[in-house]
Amino acid sequence: MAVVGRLTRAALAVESRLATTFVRYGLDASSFDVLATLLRSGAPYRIAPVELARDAMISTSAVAQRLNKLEARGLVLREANPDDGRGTLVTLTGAGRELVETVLPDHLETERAITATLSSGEQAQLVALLQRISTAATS
Amino acid sequence: MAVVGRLTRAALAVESRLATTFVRYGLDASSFDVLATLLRSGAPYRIAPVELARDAMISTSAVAQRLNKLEARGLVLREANPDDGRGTLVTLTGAGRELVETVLPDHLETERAITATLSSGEQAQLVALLQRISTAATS
DNA sequence: GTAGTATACCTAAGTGCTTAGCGATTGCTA
DNA sequence: TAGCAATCGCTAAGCACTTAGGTATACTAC
Repeated sequence: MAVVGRLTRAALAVESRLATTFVRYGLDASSFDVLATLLRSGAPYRIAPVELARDAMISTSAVAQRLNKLEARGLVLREANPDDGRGTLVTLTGAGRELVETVLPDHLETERAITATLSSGEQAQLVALLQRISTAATS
Repeated sequence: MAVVGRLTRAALAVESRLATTFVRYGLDASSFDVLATLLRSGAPYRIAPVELARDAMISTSAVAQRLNKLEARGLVLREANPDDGRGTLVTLTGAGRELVETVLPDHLETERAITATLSSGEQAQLVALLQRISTAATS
């Protein structure tokens, strides 16, 4: 029965560690998440807010608030969606792209440092076990 | 590199599932955590707030706010600590004990249902892997 | 004993999420 | 094509945490 406790503790420890990288660049995990999602989408680095919400598994309202801050800092840009009058498109600005491209390698290295404790076989095993736990919890 | 993502997803899924039990009894995970900690401490079900904070890995300020709500509902009681003029002792009331003893079996059954997806060997394996990840993230 | 530091508990203010609900546009359907 | 439901994005309000800081008591060093 220690499984659930261990799981939440581990997730907390990992998130806390990852956060230390973000603060070094004046970011937090939430903001980085948005920027990284835009970067991953490739040129022209432009996504609808509703897509960001789905990707991050948060409400569209939370996305709007994240975007307010990122836009105020000039890291993203909101434009009307020409194909959907209701919609908006969020674009990574040059400054935003530059920032996320600076942070990303550092972030990935931190992830690598954490996961490198396990062999690749153990990592695969862990992922498989977590997947089964997720499924069991969701169903 | 899917390890970190999987980990946070799994933790989120489990927490979300556990929450459904608590809301059925008008509680949330935080409140239940306090009550369960008091119950685990055994008779006379009395703990200092600072101990609750350590146990839950949150600030003493968060504990104070949790206690405000629980005390208002008559589930716990705050008394001065006779052995330490600075301190307070939190006691589970009869109503609080009754509630947590009602919720607990349901909660444990939910945990069992989730973890039963894995054999006991797999559970041990998962716990060991999570422990190593935690250590790697913390160090 | 007294001064200075550490500890316990609290409130206040700030943060980022949630749900509720609004205005606007789109898309389905009769 | 007119009407209605669904969707998109936002603000407002509520919630639980955080940090900052205040008050009171305990401990430690001299």
